[in-house]
Amino acid sequence: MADGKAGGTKGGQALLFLTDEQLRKGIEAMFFAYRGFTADPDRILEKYGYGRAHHRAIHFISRAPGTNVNNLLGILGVTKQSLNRVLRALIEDGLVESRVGVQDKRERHLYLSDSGRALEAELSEAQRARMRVAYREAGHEAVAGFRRVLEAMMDPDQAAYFNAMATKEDKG
Amino acid sequence: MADGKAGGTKGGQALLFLTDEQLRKGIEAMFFAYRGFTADPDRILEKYGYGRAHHRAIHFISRAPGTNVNNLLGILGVTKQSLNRVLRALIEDGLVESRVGVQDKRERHLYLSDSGRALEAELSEAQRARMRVAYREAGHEAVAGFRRVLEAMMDPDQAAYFNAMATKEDKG
DNA sequence: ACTTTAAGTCAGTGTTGTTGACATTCCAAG
DNA sequence: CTTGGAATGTCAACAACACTGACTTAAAGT
Repeated sequence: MADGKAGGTKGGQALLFLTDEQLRKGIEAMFFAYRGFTADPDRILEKYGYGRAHHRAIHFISRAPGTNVNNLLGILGVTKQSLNRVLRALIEDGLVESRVGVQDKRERHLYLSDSGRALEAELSEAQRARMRVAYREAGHEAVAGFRRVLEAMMDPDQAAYFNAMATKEDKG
Repeated sequence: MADGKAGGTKGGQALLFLTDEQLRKGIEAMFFAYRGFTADPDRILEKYGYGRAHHRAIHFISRAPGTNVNNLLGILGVTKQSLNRVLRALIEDGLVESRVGVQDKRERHLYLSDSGRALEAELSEAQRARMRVAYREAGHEAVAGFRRVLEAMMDPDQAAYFNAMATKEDKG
């Protein structure tokens, strides 16, 4: 029956009876929530003629300034050619700076310019606002559970990236 | 400061201090988790030459057999032209049946065929399997919190759809 | 009869992903 | 030092899928 041991009895969960209906409900919740999650940034990006791909690039460059293209490829999980188109647009528009590496001149290190930081702030604030409201509505314990389930849903290597970026102040 | 009143003290949450870093972490968790969430179905769909759009159509037709096109448009949030392309392929391949309405002959009611149900089962089981593992790892209370945050993150009309479809056995 | 609604179609466009070919740089073996 | 392979990034062409806009067909509703 594959449910012999329902986890290590970590929290207070006894068995966890999960009907297909409950699981399906979780699947649909992810679908609808993700749409809400991207709705606000999408509206902002449209004003500037950008798409979600640009947002992702901006987000992770902001998160790890000076990162190189290869690194970003690993995080974003797209092909280098696909990322390049996005990056080229952002560089041409002056939102991102690409500096040739000092030690290894093959590498390009990526930074946000002032205007890049401005857009990042606008996007980020919209998304954080929604997240903040959702967190407040759901409550403190719900937030912890939310994070725990999401992390368990990631592929292992994605989870590794996720946790690698945690080592700042979060960590708890 | 905008944080004067931290919600209506609904559950047991006292204040909820949310740093930007914590919110950002939640944003990234959504990003990585959603990728994991879609990874398994994507692999299956590729075998049949379908994409995520086909999956979504199949899912909601399975969920509400006999639904009409307009209804599906509302749920999926895409244009009629976009859905039509997908639907046409599924009908031609014999996965979906389109029956003219009895009361209103303008409407087309959509049903999965046997082979449609088979693919739905394959996709659904892959996704449920991941969800099941994540739920087990995270624990019972985490699941409740997960669901609560996701629901609070939806746009109101999306949440309405979501809850309208809940009225079967879930409801708790 | 006239208007509205449901569904489907045709044409054009844009974003985002893909593969393939290519340039540059580094590094290590000869 | 030179040469060849590996790594990094760029350019070009193509496919999938979403969007807008204009239109057709059929069936209701008034």
